Amino acid sequence: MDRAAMLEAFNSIVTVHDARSLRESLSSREQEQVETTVTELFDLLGKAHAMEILSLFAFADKPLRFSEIESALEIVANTLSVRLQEFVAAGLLSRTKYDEVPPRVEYRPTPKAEALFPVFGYVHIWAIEHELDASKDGENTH
Amino acid sequence: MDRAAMLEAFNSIVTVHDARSLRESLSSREQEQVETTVTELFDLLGKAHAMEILSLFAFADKPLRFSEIESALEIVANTLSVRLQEFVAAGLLSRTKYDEVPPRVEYRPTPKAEALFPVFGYVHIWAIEHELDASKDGENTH
DNA sequence: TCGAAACTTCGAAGTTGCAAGTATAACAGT
DNA sequence: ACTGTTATACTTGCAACTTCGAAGTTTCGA
Repeated sequence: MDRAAMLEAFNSIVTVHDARSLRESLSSREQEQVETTVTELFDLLGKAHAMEILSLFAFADKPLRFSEIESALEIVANTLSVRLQEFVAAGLLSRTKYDEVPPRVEYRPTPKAEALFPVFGYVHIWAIEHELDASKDGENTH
Repeated sequence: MDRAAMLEAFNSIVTVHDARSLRESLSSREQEQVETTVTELFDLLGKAHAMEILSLFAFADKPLRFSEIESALEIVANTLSVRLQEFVAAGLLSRTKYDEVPPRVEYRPTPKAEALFPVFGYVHIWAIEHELDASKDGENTH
């Protein structure tokens, strides 16, 4: 499957329209819950480096240590520390501490986080076809 | 197609593995470009309310005005103003100003932004199956 | 003069970055 | 035996940047 086929498949299967009609089939109580969850997720992912971190896990296929993440991405320790705590609190990462010297701590994505990974795969594929720039067609006046 | 089938289809078609092998088929120059674009996108989407705004466009299916976005989401005017300018500069939204009284400005997603919309659809579907909370299985020690 | 829309502007509050420090225990040198 | 170094996974303190909240600006027709 080449990239065009992949984008096409992705697009045809999970359109916003599908998502909307699926959401509308829920009770209003469930709809509220979904809205809340989406908002919370966006709040979490909307913080500095949050998506870079999850994306790293998505492509890593193995548990990662604090120092591995720190050196793979350009994040200072305090921010990384806070982000990891938030992910653990949200149930997206699990933290395992090994009582060795020097200490070793491993973070690994939970199934809940893994269910989000296709998003990161898709974003990479999107980036093969697109760029972000101060480009054409920005402003019009009528 | 029900929600389980949709999640399954999405997962099987755009796995991180697919994305990685596709990326590895590129020249190193192209790979760098992809990395840069992904980083820029994450920087953009990682700012306050950025994903809420794009998600609103994804589900709206029509151009949106400044005041519509402002009242649909809890964003103060100055932040919204900056976010919209950034999206226009990035080529994700186009801005059309109608010289009427009172003035009217419409923002509409470009094809480049529309190509990202499946992500927002998927996130909503994910949110039907998952919640974010201070839950179980956070911390272990060995 | 008022109203409506799409913004700015300003100062306070919150978040992130940068640099340095902490705890632990093994290990190397003198 | 004692001192100093190394390594990891963090904290801490402060400066710089971002976002919020509220108020102000512009335009022009009613």
